[in-house]
Amino acid sequence: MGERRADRLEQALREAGVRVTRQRAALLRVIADADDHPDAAELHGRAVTAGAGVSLATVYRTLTTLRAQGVIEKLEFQGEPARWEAADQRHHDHMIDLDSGAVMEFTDERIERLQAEIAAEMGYEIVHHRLELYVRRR
Amino acid sequence: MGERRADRLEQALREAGVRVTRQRAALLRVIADADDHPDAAELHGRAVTAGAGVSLATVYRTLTTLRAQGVIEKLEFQGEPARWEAADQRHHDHMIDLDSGAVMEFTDERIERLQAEIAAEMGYEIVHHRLELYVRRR
DNA sequence: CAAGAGCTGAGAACGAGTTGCAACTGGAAG
DNA sequence: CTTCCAGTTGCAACTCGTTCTCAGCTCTTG
Repeated sequence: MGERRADRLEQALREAGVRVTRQRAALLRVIADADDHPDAAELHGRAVTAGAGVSLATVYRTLTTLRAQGVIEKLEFQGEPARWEAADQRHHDHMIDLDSGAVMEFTDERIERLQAEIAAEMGYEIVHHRLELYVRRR
Repeated sequence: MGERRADRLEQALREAGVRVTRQRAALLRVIADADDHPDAAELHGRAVTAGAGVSLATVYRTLTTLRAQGVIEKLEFQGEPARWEAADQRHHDHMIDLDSGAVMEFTDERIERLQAEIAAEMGYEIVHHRLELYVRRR
């Protein structure tokens, strides 16, 4: 599945001087294969199931490392444990279905533009933002 | 200062069948007086300084109760402990200065409208949303 | 003013995430 | 290929914000 992608990520890490260990490679694979938004425990479970011996502590350490490398992104929704997603995609915001827990992605250029405008008016520039819509089917 | 406001809130609670105890009254006062966004420990500190004997556990319990009554709102910014604000104000979003930690408020009708539009397009209605701009002075 | 539903304080428990430390590797240098 | 060691790992202990347990209060209502 996401082997190509994982290989690419490994390469990027090596070039950044980050050691690609058995555990890190396993996690890269799991993350590249995920099309949802798993939390640390879930990622750990998947890696272990895939036959990789990894401890949860290492999963956390690795996630921190990968984030510092800009390879993955951390999502912190209200109350729940943090979730993660590969970062090599277009920017997008999230919509959370309160009933099913499903997380959907969306973007809207107009909103992006308005945000920048508002910040600029107050003398700031946006470093990063977070927009989450908690919704219910109708 | 915020005595009028606190009295109004007390009244609302009583009417909702919630007992207004010494501790709760003290917290209502502290919250009505706050013009910033304090976390539980900070609120506890202020209440104690104001001469009220309150335990931290009760602060948490009371915050939960007040929130259920719609009297206050919980803000969960990235990583930090939750912060609280009185809810009897117009809706607004937040802008966080990454350098000073200052939290500013803003609203933009256009953004609100776009959000509703986007949700509607996907067959959802917004129950609640969260928009935070993490910014830096320029 | 008796009674019990509702509150409270103190501390133990919890859950996600982090850290200290001794035992291990990647992978660069020889 | 080996050697070597800074970078990693596993485990257990720890942190920190928050919640829970439970015995003892305290409001209200009858």
